[in-house]
Amino acid sequence: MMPENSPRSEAGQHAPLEAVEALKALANPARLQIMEWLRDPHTEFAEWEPIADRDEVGVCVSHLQAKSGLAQSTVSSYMTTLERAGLVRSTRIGKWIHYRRDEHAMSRLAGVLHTPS
Amino acid sequence: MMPENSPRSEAGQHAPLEAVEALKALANPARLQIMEWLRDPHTEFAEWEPIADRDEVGVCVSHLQAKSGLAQSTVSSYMTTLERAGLVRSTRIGKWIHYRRDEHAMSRLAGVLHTPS
DNA sequence: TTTTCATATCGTGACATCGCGATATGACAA
DNA sequence: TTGTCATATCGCGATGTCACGATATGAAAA
Repeated sequence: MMPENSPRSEAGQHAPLEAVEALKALANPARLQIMEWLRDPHTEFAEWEPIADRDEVGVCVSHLQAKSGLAQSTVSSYMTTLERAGLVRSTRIGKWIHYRRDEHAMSRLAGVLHTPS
Repeated sequence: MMPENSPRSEAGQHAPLEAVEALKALANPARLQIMEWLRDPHTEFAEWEPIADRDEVGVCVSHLQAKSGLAQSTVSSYMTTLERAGLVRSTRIGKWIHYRRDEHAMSRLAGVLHTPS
């Protein structure tokens, strides 16, 4: 049974802080760009030798760094930001940590902005 | 013919700055909350007497201020931020400036995050 | 073990955002 | 014109983000 005098028990009405964190993570040109690259890593990173299947595990930090032109530390912390926001998942393969998009999370976030009628 | 040595002339690949501005505008709990209220202004602002048809012109700053509990200047500048980002449109009715969601803009932004397959 | 190399974390100055009170603007009323 | 009221802009200290170089971590190679 639901607690009787709980304020705003109308679930799903308030702006979720989780969504705000995800939007903050995307509200940066470099991070948004990386997220778009990770939509089709096989095509976008064709000029670098893949360490593992990019459609499965995504792209390693070195290749993200090479394509973006940003400092290594910058790319690393950006990917941490995106992962904390729940927008990417990481997989270690040998020495390389690979990041891939979480399509479900992106889809859910898009739904917060615009619920298709 | 395309200029031969122009860097990244692959159109439509880069993350649009327009989208980044919109995401920045939404990456704040109060502003995101306001955008959600403006999805159904008729219901959300039922306790305040409407100055005009809310489904048409949206909600005036006074009512947004009352519901949010923020300072008047804060709400005003937040709405300016959202309007500059192209996420709301404004209409003056008497002394009251009303803001309503731009659903097309929100839908387009959602599409940047997740293109439905 | 020591070295190498990919990635993460730390520390930084420059700059942006936050939310406010004070004040300006500008439409309407008197 | 003067006053009133809704909204916009200004100025502020506090806090957060930016992108970097330097350094730490930690896995694998030598």
